[in-house]
Amino acid sequence: MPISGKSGQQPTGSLAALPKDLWSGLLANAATQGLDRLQTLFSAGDEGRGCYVVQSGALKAVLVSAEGHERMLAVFGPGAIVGEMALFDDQPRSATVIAIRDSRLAYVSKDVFFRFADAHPEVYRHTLRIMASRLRGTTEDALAQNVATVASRVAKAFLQLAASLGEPLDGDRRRIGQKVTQSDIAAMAGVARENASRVVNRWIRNKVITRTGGYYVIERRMVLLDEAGV
Amino acid sequence: MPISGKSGQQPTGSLAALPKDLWSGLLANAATQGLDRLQTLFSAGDEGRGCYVVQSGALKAVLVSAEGHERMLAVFGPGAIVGEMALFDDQPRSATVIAIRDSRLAYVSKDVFFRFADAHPEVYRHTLRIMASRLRGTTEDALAQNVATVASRVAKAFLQLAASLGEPLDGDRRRIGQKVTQSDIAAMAGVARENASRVVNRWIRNKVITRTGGYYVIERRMVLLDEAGV
DNA sequence: GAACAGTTGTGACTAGTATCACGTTCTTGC
DNA sequence: GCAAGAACGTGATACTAGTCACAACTGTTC
Repeated sequence: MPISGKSGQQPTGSLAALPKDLWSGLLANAATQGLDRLQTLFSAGDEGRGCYVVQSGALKAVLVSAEGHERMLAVFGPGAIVGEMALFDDQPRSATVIAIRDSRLAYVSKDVFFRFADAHPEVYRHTLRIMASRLRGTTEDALAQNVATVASRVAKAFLQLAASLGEPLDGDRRRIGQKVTQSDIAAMAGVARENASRVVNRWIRNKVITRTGGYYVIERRMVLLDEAGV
Repeated sequence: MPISGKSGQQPTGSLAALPKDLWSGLLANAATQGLDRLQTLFSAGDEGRGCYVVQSGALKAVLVSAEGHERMLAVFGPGAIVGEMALFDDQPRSATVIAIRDSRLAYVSKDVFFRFADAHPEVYRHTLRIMASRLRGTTEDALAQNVATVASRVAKAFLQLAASLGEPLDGDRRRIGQKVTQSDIAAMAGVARENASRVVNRWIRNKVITRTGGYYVIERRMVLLDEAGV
């Protein structure tokens, strides 16, 4: 599991907090499934009766608005849990999830989850904790939306990428272990690609981030945190 | 419980879905507490070790940004559960909750909740369902923020008010059973009061909504749904 | 019913961001 | 290495929504 547990912020929806023994018990007999880059795991509107745990690779959750704008909601790295909301209500999938590199996932069905959780109530508590922290996150950026300048949203997108796909380097430098285009960043931040570009370049000029061959490195995380207005 | 269960959308965070017997078991020995209009139940940042169930009255959850802008997140009517996140993680309260009319609440402590839930795992499942639907809601309007025209956000605010505080009239007309100022609406929608005013007046002119003595009635819900872009 | 505070309506101005347009640089497959 | 397509950088423009200013209206109190 290359994703550091030290990052202040867990990747959205990570079940990493589940104690090892519970975790492995839950996945003991799980079927796994491979997915090639750009293949779709499921689409918004699909029926969903279970969730997935990312074992390797990376995926993104996206929503497409009526006008055809693609908004990226989250990136999932190894250890993240995907599509868990379908376990708890019977609503269709709320987003589309697509592999951004070849990936392998374990499948946990509703039945398996609840059978296991009924036997181990700690699982319920941990899951509730995870949902609560997610909810806290969305509440926070509900507020942030008001302050939402392009720079702060792009900064948030970078921090999120670093949390999901970041590989720590020396100091608190972090490399985003995945090619990411400015369109991707713009889609995560929910801003126009052109404006994301302007901000990114400003930061590159100021050495806040660097880019080599499509890979970004966050050089001065503090500045991003500051710009994000956290 | 004047709030109709027929509304398509449950008031945010309602525990109304809890089967009666469980519900009453959980509240059997709960202490209750009265709160006058404009009194604060708790403030963002407070320690919180339990949650409340609204028995009568109405409350609002608000966040105040650094610049002093007040953003209203939700309105709670009878049956709603408030501050439940504190049950699951140990973070401080994420919002401030204030009574908008004289209210009475039952208090459920962490201990009581977990003791009860361990004995009745259905409670866990229901709670997870509630959290999931909340999360779905916040995720949706995180996206909506992008498409966010003033009109769509104000329309959403009205629909939310109708869901939390609405009293059904004939047809699908709905009366918001509570005096609401345009500042309140603007705070819910996260827009400037002046701009909310312009939209509201357009709708009043088009008979989409009416206002008599501070009380709004939604006359043509379809139009609002449409404006909200749902 | 006069005075006052709170609320609402509306115009003028401004700031921030999406959009458009187009040239430049980088990647990739052959 | 070269050609074609993607991705990127940047200026000009248009539009949306926040802000300011102030008048009109409403309801409440003495």
